[in-house]
Amino acid sequence: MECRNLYGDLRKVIEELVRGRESANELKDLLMKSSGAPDLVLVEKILNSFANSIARLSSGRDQSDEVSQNLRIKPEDSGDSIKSSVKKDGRGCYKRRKYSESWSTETPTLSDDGYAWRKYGQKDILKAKHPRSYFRCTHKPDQGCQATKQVQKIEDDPPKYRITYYGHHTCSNLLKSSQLMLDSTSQEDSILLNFETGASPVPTFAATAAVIKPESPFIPSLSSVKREYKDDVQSEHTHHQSSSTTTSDYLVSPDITSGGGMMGLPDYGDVFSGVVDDVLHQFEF
DNA sequence: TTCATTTGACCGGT
DNA sequence: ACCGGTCAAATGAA
Repeated sequence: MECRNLYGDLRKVIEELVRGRESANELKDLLMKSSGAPDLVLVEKILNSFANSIARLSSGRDQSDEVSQNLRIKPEDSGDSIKSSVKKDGRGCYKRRKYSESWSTETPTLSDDGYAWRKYGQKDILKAKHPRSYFRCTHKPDQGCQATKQVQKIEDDPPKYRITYYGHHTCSNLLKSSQLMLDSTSQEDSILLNFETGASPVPTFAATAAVIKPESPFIPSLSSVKREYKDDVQSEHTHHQSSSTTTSDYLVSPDITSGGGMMGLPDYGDVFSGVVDDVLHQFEF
């Protein structure tokens, strides 16, 4: 079907965005090294845009994939029943989840994808130099969000991480419903909201970003920013945690009532809007 | 005290 | 039996 072609196109777009993000990260590193770096904020904006776009597209793709594959996905299998067989006093009695939907990316840094994750495991993988870390959505307990992801360092010297996402987010990230300042049916869905964290505490810290999801749009703010990664997530586990430095992933909790004064990025939205518009037009989100 | 991470154990799929 | 994914007690941080 032609949907297949669309998914293939979307994958390519996402891959291109990932490459763009990597390039932006490299540029950022260069700027950091060259003392002055007055344009770092701009780079952060670019990184934001990539993060937003990737998260946005991958989210849409997951949904599309689910739609196309839901005949193979038994909702009761991918849902809370994962624990249905757990013994109250035992451990490890569970049903292994079977995702037919997944998507992975490789990146030199672990930048924000717009979602909050909680680590629930780490494993040494055969023939892999670095352990693989397992994350699930922070909102699984309260909202039953089944999204998970795996992060594994696959290269050392130019560090490279493979991030694999499974499932899609059903959480609304603490959305307070009330004021949806954006109409997902208008102005296409390519609107990406970006805001700055102010001074990022660490060089590789990508500024906060959020994604307007078509099924549950929201306006995020920085009322709460939470760090999820420690630097031993992707390196060996002998590190102390005192100043998590290399990576971050954090929660953006929406606080719509604050009025949106932080959205002072007038021309930023235009940076990639043309490209994203093209993609979104194809998908008619 | 609460919440997140670490880490060894356990289980399912192959 | 092995390997990878998940659980949950222990531990650490705020």
